[in-house]
Amino acid sequence: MTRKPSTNPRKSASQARSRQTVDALLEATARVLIKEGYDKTSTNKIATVAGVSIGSLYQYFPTKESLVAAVIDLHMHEMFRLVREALVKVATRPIEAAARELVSVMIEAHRVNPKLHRILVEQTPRTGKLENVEAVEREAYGLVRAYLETHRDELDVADTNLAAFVCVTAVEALTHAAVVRPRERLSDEQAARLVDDVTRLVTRYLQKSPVTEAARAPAQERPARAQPKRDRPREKRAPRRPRYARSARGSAPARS
Amino acid sequence: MTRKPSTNPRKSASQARSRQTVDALLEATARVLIKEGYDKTSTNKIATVAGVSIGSLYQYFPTKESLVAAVIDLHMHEMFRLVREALVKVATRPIEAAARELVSVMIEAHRVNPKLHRILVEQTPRTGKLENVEAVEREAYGLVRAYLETHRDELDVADTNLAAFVCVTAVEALTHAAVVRPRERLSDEQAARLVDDVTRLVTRYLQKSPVTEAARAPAQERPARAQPKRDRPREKRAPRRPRYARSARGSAPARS
DNA sequence: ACAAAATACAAGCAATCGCTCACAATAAAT
DNA sequence: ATTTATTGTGAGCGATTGCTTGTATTTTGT
Repeated sequence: MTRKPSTNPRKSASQARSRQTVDALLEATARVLIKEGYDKTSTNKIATVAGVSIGSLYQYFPTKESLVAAVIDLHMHEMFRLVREALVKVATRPIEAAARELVSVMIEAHRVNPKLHRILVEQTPRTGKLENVEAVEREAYGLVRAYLETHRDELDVADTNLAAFVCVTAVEALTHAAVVRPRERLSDEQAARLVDDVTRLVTRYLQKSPVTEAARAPAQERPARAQPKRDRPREKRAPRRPRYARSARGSAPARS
Repeated sequence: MTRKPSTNPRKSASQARSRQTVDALLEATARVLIKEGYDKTSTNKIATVAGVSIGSLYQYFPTKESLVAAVIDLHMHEMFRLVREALVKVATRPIEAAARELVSVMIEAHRVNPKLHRILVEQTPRTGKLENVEAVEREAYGLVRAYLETHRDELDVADTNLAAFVCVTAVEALTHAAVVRPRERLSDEQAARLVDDVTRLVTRYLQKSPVTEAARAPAQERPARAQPKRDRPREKRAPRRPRYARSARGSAPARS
């Protein structure tokens, strides 16, 4: 109501055709990002590709970053929808089946516009406002944690937080690397083998294993988790040298 | 000898003091990158921080990218040195011990200038010339694969390539996430628990396990791996919609 | 039909960027 | 001491960037 002097989403906008403009801008942003990369993506270029004038662009998006942020938001939600649905679906299934299904879905989710996903993920940090992304991540963690806690009897997890972190991070990294980064596009056969192995990875990690069982906590088995603080352990690892190293050779080969 | 009319790294340089200049430039580049992020890092700023004139900068580094590439090179080699040494050291040890040691070393390696590491990793792709990084990665893969093949009798890996991929990717992602990304700096206690769990993750993934053993390949057990092609499986997953989605709400919240 | 509000347009500004070039200062060679 | 590489300097060019502003066009309300 009161004036927002300059920046900010100029108008929340959307009366009739303005929606089309906004859509065109988002579409164009995604396309330019894919084609040019983040650096070379300029607001002018986006406006041109969208078939919209610069002025219109700034009517709805106060900054270039806000434009990218909106695309990230859209894309992440689209991906996460698949994952959430899958998570709900497998909530009552045993680990092996659940893991397999989730890994498959993760791959599928990464296959929705992999190029865009790559650029967004690799350049997300500078957009600052990755709050939305973090919120999505948090929700994912929550769901996985919930699953782990529900299935505690068939699992062997001391700390569901840590376990969720390990599982989510590992699966995300593996599917991302396999789908987005690969030298050649991965075939269906490769995908199948990947699903097998990642499933095995998380399943074995979580499952009770009579073999390794005893080797973990030497003398206690109460499920009580300790308070976060209390009892900071003894040794310091290394003196840590956070500074940058000296030593340096001459210049480097130029770009193409 | 003959004149280089204009651009290009003027000379590979290094007669006496020029080395100092180059070092100062690399140091400054790292510092500015950390402080400002890639985008806001300009050659002018680097030169100023290095206490060197712009002209001198361009005498040794033909482009901004070449400067960043050199820093990446340095940093990656520094990190990878630790990992390679560890890999050699544990070459003959059994998986559990080897895995534990390697995970610890990975964490330590990530603790060398985490901020720089984060920025470099997250912005590596645009620098184009990540050939060196890829070479380093390849060497890491090779060493891990070699380990897996040496220890095949105590392991259960059908495809050492895939197994190496899974292990390297998972461990890298987990240590990276834990060291570089965490909300709060991770305590020594947390680090210890992380080492435990990541060790468990890869160990169980690789080990023979009487429990799960039969559940994998239904009716065959020859270690023969199939030819890459041949026998593309039956079903297609989804029609795939690689394009960007329509649907879009209005604008997004601005930055702070 | 007409005024007001919403939406679209594009010329162009101020700032910044990567980078060049003509030259000065230093070190090595003679 | 004089020549000759090598190394260091910084004003400033040309291009581009994100963004503003003033105006034109369309839609809506009456």
